[in-house]
Amino acid sequence: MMPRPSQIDEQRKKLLPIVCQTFSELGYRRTTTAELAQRCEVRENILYRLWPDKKAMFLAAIDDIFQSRAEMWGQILADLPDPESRVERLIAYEAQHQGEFGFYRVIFTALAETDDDEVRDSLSRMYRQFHKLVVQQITTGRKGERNDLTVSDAAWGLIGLATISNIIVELSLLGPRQRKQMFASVAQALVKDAG
Amino acid sequence: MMPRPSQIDEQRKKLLPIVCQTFSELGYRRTTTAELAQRCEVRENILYRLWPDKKAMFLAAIDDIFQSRAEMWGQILADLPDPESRVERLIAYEAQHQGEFGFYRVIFTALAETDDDEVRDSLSRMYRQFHKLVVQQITTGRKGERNDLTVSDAAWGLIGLATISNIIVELSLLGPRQRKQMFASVAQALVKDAG
DNA sequence: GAGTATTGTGAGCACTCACTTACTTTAAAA
DNA sequence: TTTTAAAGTAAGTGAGTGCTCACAATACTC
Repeated sequence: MMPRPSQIDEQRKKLLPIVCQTFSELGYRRTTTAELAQRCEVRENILYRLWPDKKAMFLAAIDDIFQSRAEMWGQILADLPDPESRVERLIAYEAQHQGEFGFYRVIFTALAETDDDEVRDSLSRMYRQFHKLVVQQITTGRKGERNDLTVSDAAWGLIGLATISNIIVELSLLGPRQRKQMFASVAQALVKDAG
Repeated sequence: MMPRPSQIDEQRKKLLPIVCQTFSELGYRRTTTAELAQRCEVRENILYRLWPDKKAMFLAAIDDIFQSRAEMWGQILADLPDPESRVERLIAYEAQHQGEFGFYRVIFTALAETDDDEVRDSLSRMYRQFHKLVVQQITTGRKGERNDLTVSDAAWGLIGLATISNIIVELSLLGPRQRKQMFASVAQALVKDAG
């Protein structure tokens, strides 16, 4: 009675990285469904069997990109039992790998698209989680307490720093060396002052 | 012999604010030339007599928006002879008026469009000037010198802060009160540490 | 008033692109 | 082998959109 079982989930999983990569490279508008299909080596309407519309593909990509980044952080910190050096390690890593995965290109694209509530919500959720992670890392890597600048505020500051740092890369406003230097010293200042 | 003189320059000047407003509200892609024409209360092809293409309209808007903001700063600082309070005044102003003029929406839109060299250059020019202004303001409002964080780096930090602050507004990540608080304390920390 | 270039009108071209439809082929289950 | 739905193909639809064109009206100069 039952014919062949659906492999939709498997295929979704298989194609998602390609979809992510494409959106990261081209942004939302310039990523056409035709382009997507070509890169995935399927026909357009097959994509439409996996996701209801282009926006759903984009949302899936946003979620996946955030997941990957969170996992990346996990891996980086996995082999560091000492909580002291964690923040420094993350700062070093981010300073080094800024703008590599098109993370912020997707964010900028999404922000330019912000009037769509679903996109807005997805992005909002992502930033909140992101902020939470940063706060955790700052908090665990700390001993002496200070005042004035809360950890939460400092975390937003760091996220802002990461954002402008990506813009700096996109626009070649600073050379790589200067940018890393800038990132490190501003990040240090924020982390040091927080408490 | 000579027929009526051209008023192209005047009309460009007259319509530019409307063009700016539209791009700020809708971003680049969703701003259609039809929409632009409608808001300007002219026909599309008249816009095309004022600017060669849509991109030129966008570039004109970017420039004008930056000009306005620079002028705004000038006015705010004009009646403050005391250089000490200038940075604080600017911080207070920015914390208050964040996200009002669609400044950053235009930037995000433009960034999503970054593969276009002209847009890239225009944006790049704008950021450099912006950064220069911030550095000037930090420098003039300072007496005692400190180390570690250069004024230039701190200025990038402030611009990053302004950026994430706009994102926070767009996504309602914080309430207005919290956001202003956050902005003020991070900005203070950066300015205090710089030198 | 004559001549001229500007300003305004309205239609529409050429093209892109998200999404669909009608159909054939395939393969798993019974 | 037969049945049944999934997987794949190819073509197309319709809405949007940047941009143009042919032409009429206007108002300035001489």
